[in-house]
Amino acid sequence: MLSNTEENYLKALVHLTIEKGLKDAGTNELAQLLGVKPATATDMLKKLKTKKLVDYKKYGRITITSPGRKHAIEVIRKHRLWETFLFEKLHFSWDEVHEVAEQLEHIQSKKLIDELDRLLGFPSVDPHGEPIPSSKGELKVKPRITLAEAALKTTHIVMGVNDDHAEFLQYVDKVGCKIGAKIKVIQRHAFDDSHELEINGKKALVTAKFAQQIFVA
Amino acid sequence: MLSNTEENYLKALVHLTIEKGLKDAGTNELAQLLGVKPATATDMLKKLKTKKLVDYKKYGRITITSPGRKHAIEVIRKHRLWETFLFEKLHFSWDEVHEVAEQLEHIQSKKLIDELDRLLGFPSVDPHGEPIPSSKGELKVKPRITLAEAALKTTHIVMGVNDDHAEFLQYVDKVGCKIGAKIKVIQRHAFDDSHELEINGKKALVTAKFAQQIFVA
DNA sequence: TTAAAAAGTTAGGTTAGTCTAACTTTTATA
DNA sequence: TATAAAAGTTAGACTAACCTAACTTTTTAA
Ligand SMILES: [Mn+2]
Ligand SMILES: [Mn+2]
Ligand SMILES: [Mn+2]
Ligand SMILES: [Mn+2]
Repeated sequence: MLSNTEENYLKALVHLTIEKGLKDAGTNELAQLLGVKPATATDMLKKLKTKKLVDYKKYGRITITSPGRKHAIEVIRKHRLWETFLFEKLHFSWDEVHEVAEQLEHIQSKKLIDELDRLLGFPSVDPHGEPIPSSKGELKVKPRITLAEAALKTTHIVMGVNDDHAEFLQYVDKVGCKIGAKIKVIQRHAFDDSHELEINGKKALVTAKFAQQIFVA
Repeated sequence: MLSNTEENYLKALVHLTIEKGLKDAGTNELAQLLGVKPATATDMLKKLKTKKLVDYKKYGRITITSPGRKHAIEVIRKHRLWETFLFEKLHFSWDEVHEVAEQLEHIQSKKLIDELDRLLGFPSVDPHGEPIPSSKGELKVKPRITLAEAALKTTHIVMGVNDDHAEFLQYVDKVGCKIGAKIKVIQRHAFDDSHELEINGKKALVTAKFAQQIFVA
């Protein structure tokens, strides 16, 4: 049985590697994502190594092992199913679900998760458009196009976002950039990398940083 | 913000006092209910005292303060709402709900609990017949008659049980003593205090220890 | 090709929650 | 009412997860 903390480290490693198409991660970026100091991450990495959940050597890069990945994906599955439950059944908005799901993802009960999946009708994506791993532990990682790299003057559909923070999501709402919205990049300004958009017919101007967090198809 | 452990101590104190109609509790019984050693409970009691959640002096009896009671009742409310959710919406049996609710009761989100209450139709009792505290923090403690003290040869209705453990509940199921069942004590044997019962027309023999855990009306 | 910057580790310390073993206080009972 | 039993506390130790400060290794780039 892994502690909540150990689960959070494994989950962060999957976010930093598999979900980005990369094969390894560094101590500092891991620590930053978890909101701890690098020294703390080093300690935990030693522990996860003795448990054979990561591959790692001193001053080297971190890779997750197959058992480590399996466990992390189960936690991600729980997180995204809970987010979907909160959104679909309990009237939560998409910017409220993440914080509570961070707690719920650590509840230990196979039956609970299987039944939740059934209650929700076996959903494939969460309220942010992120794929929900299957009960067999399969996580789809389709290469995704962000608004920052989308072709100009072509209509795209908003498929998801790459940031779970409430503040960001509220801003996305305000811009009108909901999942399913029709979106077109009218122009990119070389001067400051800002993007002129048309969303469901309305004009909007956003930064490159914003555009990089929106997935489209 | 209280830790899960602190919440568990406060909840245990309410179970040992208010729910039994008693005004104070002892260190040893508290420790036993929580599955820790008395020395551990002493340490925690000192901490809860500095936080003004219990009243307590060395070698004396423990009482819970008003803020302590309020917090404990919120946790009990969450526990019983989650048990009801698992039972009503997720196909859990009454002997499976407690273990998972022990984890879920510590999730911090007012909205989550209010919405869960609504989803369930504002239930007043959990799957074991225990009262669910109201959102205002009111916990009904109606004096309850156990099967061990019920009048002979009179039909009663099973209202609840006083033990959440799976093993006990499975035994209760086997005896056929579900909530709502019609039950009659045919005879008590002075020799070993065993009880001859008639449950929904069927005969059964149970011990005094068993009879003390069944609430009837 | 070396020095500075970045990345990562170690040593030593803290807090929460637990334990055992030895001790003290209170209560029960002979 | 003295003593034994029960109840409760203290001291010292351990683990998990965190920190800061100082150190080492690796990478970058002048
Ligand atoms: Mn999330
Ligand atoms: Mn999500
Ligand atoms: Mn319970
Ligand atoms: Mn219950």
